[in-house]
Amino acid sequence: MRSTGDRMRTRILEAISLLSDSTGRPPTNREIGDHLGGKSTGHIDYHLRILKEQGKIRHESKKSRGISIATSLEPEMLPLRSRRVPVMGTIAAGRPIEAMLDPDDYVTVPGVTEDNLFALRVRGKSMIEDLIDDGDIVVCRRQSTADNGDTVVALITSGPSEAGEATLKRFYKEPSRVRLEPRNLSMAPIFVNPEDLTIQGKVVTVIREM
Amino acid sequence: MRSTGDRMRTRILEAISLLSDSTGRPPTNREIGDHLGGKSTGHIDYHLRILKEQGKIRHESKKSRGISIATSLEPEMLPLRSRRVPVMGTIAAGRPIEAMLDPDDYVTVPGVTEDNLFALRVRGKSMIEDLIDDGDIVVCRRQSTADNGDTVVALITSGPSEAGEATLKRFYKEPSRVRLEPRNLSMAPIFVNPEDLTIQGKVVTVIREM
DNA sequence: CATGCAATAGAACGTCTGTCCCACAGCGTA
DNA sequence: TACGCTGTGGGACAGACGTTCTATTGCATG
Repeated sequence: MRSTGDRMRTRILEAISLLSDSTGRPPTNREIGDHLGGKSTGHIDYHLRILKEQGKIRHESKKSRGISIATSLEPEMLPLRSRRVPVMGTIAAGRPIEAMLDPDDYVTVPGVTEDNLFALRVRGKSMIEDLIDDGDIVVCRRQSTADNGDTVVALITSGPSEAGEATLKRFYKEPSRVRLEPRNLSMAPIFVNPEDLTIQGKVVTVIREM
Repeated sequence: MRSTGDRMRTRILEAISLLSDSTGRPPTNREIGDHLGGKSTGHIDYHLRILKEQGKIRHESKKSRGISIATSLEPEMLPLRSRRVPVMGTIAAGRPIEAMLDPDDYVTVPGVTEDNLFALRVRGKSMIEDLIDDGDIVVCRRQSTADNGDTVVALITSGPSEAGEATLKRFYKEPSRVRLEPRNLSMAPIFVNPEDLTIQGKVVTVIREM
């Protein structure tokens, strides 16, 4: 039978893990209590004592933040084919890529062995119907051509309004022009001459942190 | 020219790193001073202030053990900030998690340092309005409680039809019951007693390979 | 019903911790 | 010499922190 105290102790373990990860140091009794909705420090101390007896945590007496979760034996994870990829900046419909030369972050992309990848943080909702939201990160393979229906990062090199700008769009080749189509009902496709267009890459992965 | 203060600050940085690793938490000013041969707390505080101005450390004011070495932006450091996570199976509205004990794949999740993560491949379109599609991978933090509006992996332990099944839903606490809400106009929310429900985790990242 | 135990809140207390202040020494410079 | 800056020690102090104690509630069980 799982008692209410066991449930509380599970929540305390989760709080220790969460707070340790987010702050870089173990939490105090008060921080745990606050996180759990205003529990008293004595209450937390009571459960920490039991958790220590159960061997679930290490607890250094009288030291501030002297708790840590006992390391469980976890099977060594196998190496995985993955590549870290620079996040080169942000992209939006009708906006240039910013800071293209100075990656400000990296994401690790699973299951790829390719070197020619880069990532962009998406601004705006122009691709919302393809389930790409504002703030998402799109990982792209660097390539200069695209197939119909690919989601691409396209640089428009000349033209009436969008010159010099990079956009995230669906790519469709038409007989004498290229249609770049946003995926948002309130936005219209744009048409460009093939020679005014440089494909920079194609989206292969979407990552969203919630 | 490298001043004596710079040397002392280097020793302090090394002490922070060493003591953090050996104890699992950042040291106090006194612990640093003792480790360096009995320096005074004011002395350590003086150098910590300079190190913070130099951007070498983060320093959370007035918090005990509120120091941590600033994560360098060098690419070599960044793999430390990602975790490989087992994909435990698939999940769908009204279907149990399959192969929960036998991870069949791993994904590498950027920007997390937490151990208690797992991942599931989503089947079905029940969360399509939250931009979670069929085939996406959701990375979840293992936790037994949830806040209103969280997207959770919920196991329904008893009830008329969904018994023993795990679903991916939005979580809402109501006065005497819990509402688990899909994000698909064609699907209705389900209501369960809190005691019939086990929260398994909360979605923190969504990954889609195209 | 009485007893006992688990779970919880609240407060008190002593120690730990970060910060601040003062003093002083060494060193380069106006 | 006098001044200013850096590096160092020592101490005071307020607030943070862990621990302990008391009290209460609810729920088993005899």
